Amino acid sequence: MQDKAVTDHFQNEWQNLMARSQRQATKRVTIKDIAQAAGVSITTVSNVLNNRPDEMTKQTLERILAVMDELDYRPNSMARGLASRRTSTIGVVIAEIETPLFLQLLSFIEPIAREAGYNLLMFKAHAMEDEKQAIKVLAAKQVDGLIFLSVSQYTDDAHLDELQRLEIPAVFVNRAQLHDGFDHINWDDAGGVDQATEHLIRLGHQRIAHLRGPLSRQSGANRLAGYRSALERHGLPYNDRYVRSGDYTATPEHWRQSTFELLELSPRPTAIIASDDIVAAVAMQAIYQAGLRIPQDVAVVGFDNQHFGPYLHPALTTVCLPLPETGRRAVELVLERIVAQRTTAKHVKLPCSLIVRASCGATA
Amino acid sequence: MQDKAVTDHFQNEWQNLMARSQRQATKRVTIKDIAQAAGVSITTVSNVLNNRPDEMTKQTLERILAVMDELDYRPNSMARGLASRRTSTIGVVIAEIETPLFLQLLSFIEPIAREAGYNLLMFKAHAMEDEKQAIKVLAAKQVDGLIFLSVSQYTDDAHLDELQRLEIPAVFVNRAQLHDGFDHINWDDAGGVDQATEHLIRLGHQRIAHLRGPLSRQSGANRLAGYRSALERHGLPYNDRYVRSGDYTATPEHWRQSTFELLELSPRPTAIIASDDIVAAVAMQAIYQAGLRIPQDVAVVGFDNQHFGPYLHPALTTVCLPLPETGRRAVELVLERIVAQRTTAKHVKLPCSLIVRASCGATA
DNA sequence: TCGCTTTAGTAAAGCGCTACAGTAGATATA
DNA sequence: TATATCTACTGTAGCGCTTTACTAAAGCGA
Repeated sequence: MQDKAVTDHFQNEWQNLMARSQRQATKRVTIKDIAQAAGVSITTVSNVLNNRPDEMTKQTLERILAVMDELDYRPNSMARGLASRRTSTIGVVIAEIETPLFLQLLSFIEPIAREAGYNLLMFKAHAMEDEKQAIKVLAAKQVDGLIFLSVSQYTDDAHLDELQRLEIPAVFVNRAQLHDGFDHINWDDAGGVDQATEHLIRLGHQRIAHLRGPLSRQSGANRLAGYRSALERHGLPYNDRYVRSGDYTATPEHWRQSTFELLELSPRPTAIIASDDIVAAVAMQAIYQAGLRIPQDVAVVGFDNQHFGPYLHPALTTVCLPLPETGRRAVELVLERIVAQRTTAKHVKLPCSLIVRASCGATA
Repeated sequence: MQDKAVTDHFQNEWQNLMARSQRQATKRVTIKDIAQAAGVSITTVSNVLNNRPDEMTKQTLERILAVMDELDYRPNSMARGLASRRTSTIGVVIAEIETPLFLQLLSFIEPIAREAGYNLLMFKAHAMEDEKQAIKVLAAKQVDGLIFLSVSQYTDDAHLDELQRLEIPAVFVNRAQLHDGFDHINWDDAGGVDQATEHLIRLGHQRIAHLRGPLSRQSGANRLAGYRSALERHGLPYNDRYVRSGDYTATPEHWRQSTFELLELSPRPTAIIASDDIVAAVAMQAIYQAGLRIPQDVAVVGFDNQHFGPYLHPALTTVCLPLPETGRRAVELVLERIVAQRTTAKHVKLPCSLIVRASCGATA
């Protein structure tokens, strides 16, 4: 019995020792250690952390930097965040969509944000409910700002008041409704399709069809508008028969069928502008199935410039969204709010560009 | 002079008032406020925050919850992180690659992590240097764990010692080199291509070509191995002439040329297995350019199951990586380390599956 | 020399939590 | 009845920083 107790005692002792040494091993070096080692106060060290070199002599600065380097010091951002109420973190709320577009955009945003010293906290939202949750979670994480990448089909945005109340700067990318007080970046879809349509007209096409998305979505309505504006400008009639639509639940089969319908019209359209690259690819499948050639019989243009475009047969002419620029501007806008304390809302509209490949017949 | 002073005085007074009221307005409600309002100590409130309801009576719990709800309390995760040394944040380091594969994977990881109460801090790394930086930054952000999504071509992984030293759990997805002490998830590329090859053999193909990736990459070597193993098992000869390669700098033009070379062989191969879907798409372009039909003259199989596969003409048969499962397992592995304190390394190999569409000729 | 400003710092009060050591009172145990 | 154990808490140190207020010493013109 006694032996057992003794054994236990030593075992505990030993465990304590281990625990202590482990804690020692993993003990992080803090600002205090740096201050001590450099022979200055922690305030001075804090000043170098916060990039205020004119608060001290050059020697002091260099000594502190050297000590930091030597001790491999990493400031604890939790502590910084707690004390300063700034976290150098931006939340990105991404709507779940079929196309990898927004994820791609995310990959453009990250390096730009990082360069400015910010990190990205990601949140995938596929409904308004999720967006509400996103705000809640990301606010609790004390993000300095938010970027929303959305498919713009929410009607009730009451949950955004929360943002205003919490004074979290937010920028909305591709959101249909504009929200007072928030920054917005939208794409000139209409201009993009206008360019594409004009390009086809210049190539001699007179009967241009359009596979359009739902009008309830900004993109659907705007792309149709661009199609019409180009026709109009060039004195071509807008013909309902040449326009087929599908909503966001439309299956490939639906688009295939729509394309068949277009191809059976007489006179047959000589070109099809699809609402996006996937629809364009399906249309191409249908055109081949109908025994026709691309672009000789029917030219095809897509939208989104997805990465598979060049590898379709023939390579797809498409409208390109300015994703890198969008990412850059999104970060800029939110940082202007955070750092430069801008309070007036900005609305940025970015142009799309036409990427000409073989499917429109311009390059043989 | 006196008037000026008085004016100044009042102006200051007023500014102070404003400042105070503004601070009041934006003042966050803290655990202290909740404790006060509920008539308990902050420890008790902390206990409900940390999900320890058996430390108090049901009434107390409910009262606290009610007060929290009423005051719209949100715990400050910076403070929690500082005090507990846990942040409920996982860092995800994504290698930049051409395909949207890893970004897609990210979108699977996020909801699973969130469900477990974790958020994702994203970092895009395109080189070893960046990975080092990622570890530095994410460690400073005090992430509880790390997930690496990589293209597995690093030779010097010395910077990973850092992770070990900092005791940050990490799981590597698709990394060629295994690192002692870390968890790994790899895909059975070989098995996937083996299945695809076997499928073609079953369909009657005797001369199956392979457009392979670089052997320096795990995927290149493994996919080739799968191709060979299936041939061997079915008693078909492995023929060098039917295998063309390209490294990771290979252009579409290179693959197009390689496909032409394969098509000019006699006897001509009746099927081509491409190293990925993009290469498959290029091969399809080349087959059409050569005036041949798919799949009647040449069957084609891809790899990756990218989202455009169904929309190629004909729809592409391809090998599918288990992305959702990969995401789930990655989160699981890292949480086992964080929460369940697992210390032994695990290595998970996940199977690929064959997705049969029209391009292999199985479905007419 | 005096009085003022500037320079180069320091000291300490938090930020909002967690974690751990207590404790009062009720209940069970010998 | 005395003691141990349990329940339902409380009090507070401290996590690693930032920030505000303060100061000693040097510089400087008159």
